Amino acid sequence: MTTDNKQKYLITSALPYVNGELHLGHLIGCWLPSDVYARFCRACGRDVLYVCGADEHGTPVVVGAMKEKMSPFDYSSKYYEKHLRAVKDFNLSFDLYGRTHTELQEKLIHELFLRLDEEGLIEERETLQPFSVDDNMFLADRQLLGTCPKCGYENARGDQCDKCSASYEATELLNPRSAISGSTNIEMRPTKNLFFLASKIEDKWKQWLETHAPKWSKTAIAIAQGWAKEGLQDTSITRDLSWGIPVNKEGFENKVFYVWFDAPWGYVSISQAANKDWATWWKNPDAHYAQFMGKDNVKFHAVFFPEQQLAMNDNWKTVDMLKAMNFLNFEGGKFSKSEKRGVFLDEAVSIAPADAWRYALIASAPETDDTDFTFARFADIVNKDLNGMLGNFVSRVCKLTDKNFGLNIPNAGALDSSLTAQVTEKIAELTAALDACEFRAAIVALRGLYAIGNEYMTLKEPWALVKSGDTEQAGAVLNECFQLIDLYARVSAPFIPDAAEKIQHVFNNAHDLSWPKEFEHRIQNGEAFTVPENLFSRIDDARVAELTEKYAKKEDNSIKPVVAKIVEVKNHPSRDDLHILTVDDGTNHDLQIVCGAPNVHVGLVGVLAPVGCVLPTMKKPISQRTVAGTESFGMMCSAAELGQGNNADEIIELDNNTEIGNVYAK
RNA sequence: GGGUUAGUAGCUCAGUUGGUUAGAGCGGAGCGCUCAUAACGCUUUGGUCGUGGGUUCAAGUCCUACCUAACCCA
Repeated sequence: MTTDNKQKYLITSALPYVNGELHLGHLIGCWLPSDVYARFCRACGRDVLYVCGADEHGTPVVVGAMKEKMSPFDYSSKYYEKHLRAVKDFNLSFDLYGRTHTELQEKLIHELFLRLDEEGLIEERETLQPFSVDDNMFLADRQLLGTCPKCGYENARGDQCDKCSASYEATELLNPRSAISGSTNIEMRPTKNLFFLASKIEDKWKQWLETHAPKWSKTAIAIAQGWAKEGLQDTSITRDLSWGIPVNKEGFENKVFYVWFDAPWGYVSISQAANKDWATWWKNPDAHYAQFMGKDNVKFHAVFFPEQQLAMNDNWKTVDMLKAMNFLNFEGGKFSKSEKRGVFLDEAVSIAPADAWRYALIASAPETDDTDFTFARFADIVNKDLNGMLGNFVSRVCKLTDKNFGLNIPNAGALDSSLTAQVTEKIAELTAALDACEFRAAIVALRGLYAIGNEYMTLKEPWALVKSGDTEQAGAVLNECFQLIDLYARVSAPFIPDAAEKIQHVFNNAHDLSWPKEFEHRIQNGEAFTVPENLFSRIDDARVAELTEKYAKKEDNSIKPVVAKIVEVKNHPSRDDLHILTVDDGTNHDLQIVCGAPNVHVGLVGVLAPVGCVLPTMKKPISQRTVAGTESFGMMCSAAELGQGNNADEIIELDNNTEIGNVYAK
């Protein structure tokens, strides 16, 4: 309820993992929407506790730390510092951006574990785990590498092959080796782990889901209901690792809790560290709790976390609004630091101001499906909405007024009821969208408000009124425009806080940025104002091209036809119309190729389509295959096959001096 | 392999419980205005709604199979 000033709002943004650089996808995936929502709630006068932090535990941190020859804590701290910088750069208004490797967290997890144990929901079970003798440790799934039993990929993970996406048991993996030392001395050994008996509280959770899920976002509901159908599985909550929260149970001294057992509770321990009366949110059934996360995290927030909360019977506040975002792609592909594809948060603000990112990303938030970020679109949004509609409106109003009336607000005339009605309707739309956490819809309403100002100017033509001598009427129009500027500062603030502050200071006596319920006229006749610097600047086509070139350079990994020379021609043993060629493609490996063209001869320089090459005339890549009983590793191309002309019978003959091995470009 | 979600104008997306000529923004084209950051306003262009079946008086909207993409699970 927007009107309820005292209502407590708990807002959490999924804790980003400390392994790897953060990019625009992380920003729009949970940080930005949650921040806009938190700022909106505060502006409405709600009592907000808004936390996030770094998720520091888990095996990838151990593996990453070893690679960089650091302790897990130093490694984690390195990334935590990067997170903090990004939080500051993008004006994220967390009460605290904390971390999970803290004493508070450990104390909390220990208490919670004892509670679950008391409730009879913890059980000891023995399982077989891969053990690296040389590393003297058990290996988690990601720490075990080997050859995929299905496709032969050599860097397949312990439980799944990244290449063919097959999955299997760790025991099926061929040539298993440790990702840590590379040692192949791997054995399956029994180990004891503690299991959380989720199956015992399935009914309670299902009941809870029925009353809570209907308010969530669509993606979240679907995923949770999928789990409800399948039933809750008992899950192992301990791991044979040295990095994490140590298990406080006899016989488990060398183990830690599974990262997903402790991570969600990081919201609580960070709340405890935030210097607020945390329990008035977390133990308050009347509070409203909104969670923001990427779609890959839904299971943990809709199932894993609440089932623990419910199991404890300690009145924990469970999620009311679960907002799951889809993923952001970048110029047609995934973000990849190693391939230098994408904008990462350490350099984003050097490309454009935080507000530009905030607005443009929210405007194209991946709410219903994965969304592709492009600089062209980014520039369109910044140029049109921020620069053209908002920035330019403030500028034209201030300058026209200054020129004709000086630096004081002209007197108001009769209230323009049609304008007021229009504006109030849009405010209601915007407020409803934000309350429902529908961010694209919110931006649509927001830009609708910006549009009203410009339309009003064109309709009333205050410059023409001045020229015709009707200064009173011109002043009245401009007065309305200043009321709109004041409104724009308020409604824009959750989205673009820096610009909102600048707009706020157009008026020498800055007015507060509380959330408006209707079109209020707060600006008094004669109030002093200042003509501001331009609020935003354009991103022109040249800049878009430059940025695309720098950050979205497509690494073309496709296999292309190459220039190759026939070094040997043999007749096919069983087919008169075929020849078996030996072809030099410029590498040191001569290739055997079966060819049916009549014009083959030793010394011919032609075009080879290697295995994996996709010719313009074909849909599927050339495969390594057996032609009439003979292996063929590619194809010598005719002009027609390369999409050049009609000659499909003979293979292309190039000049004998053409350099072998080069990509055939034409 | 199983589950879920998505596939609608050049681009990004809306399309309520199936119901008259499928909507919006951007881009393109044209006009207007000149207060303003070559900005703003108005008009206009453009879609066999992934594919094939099916249900219905009526389907973008329901059912089914398939294709493509993503996520989760095995």
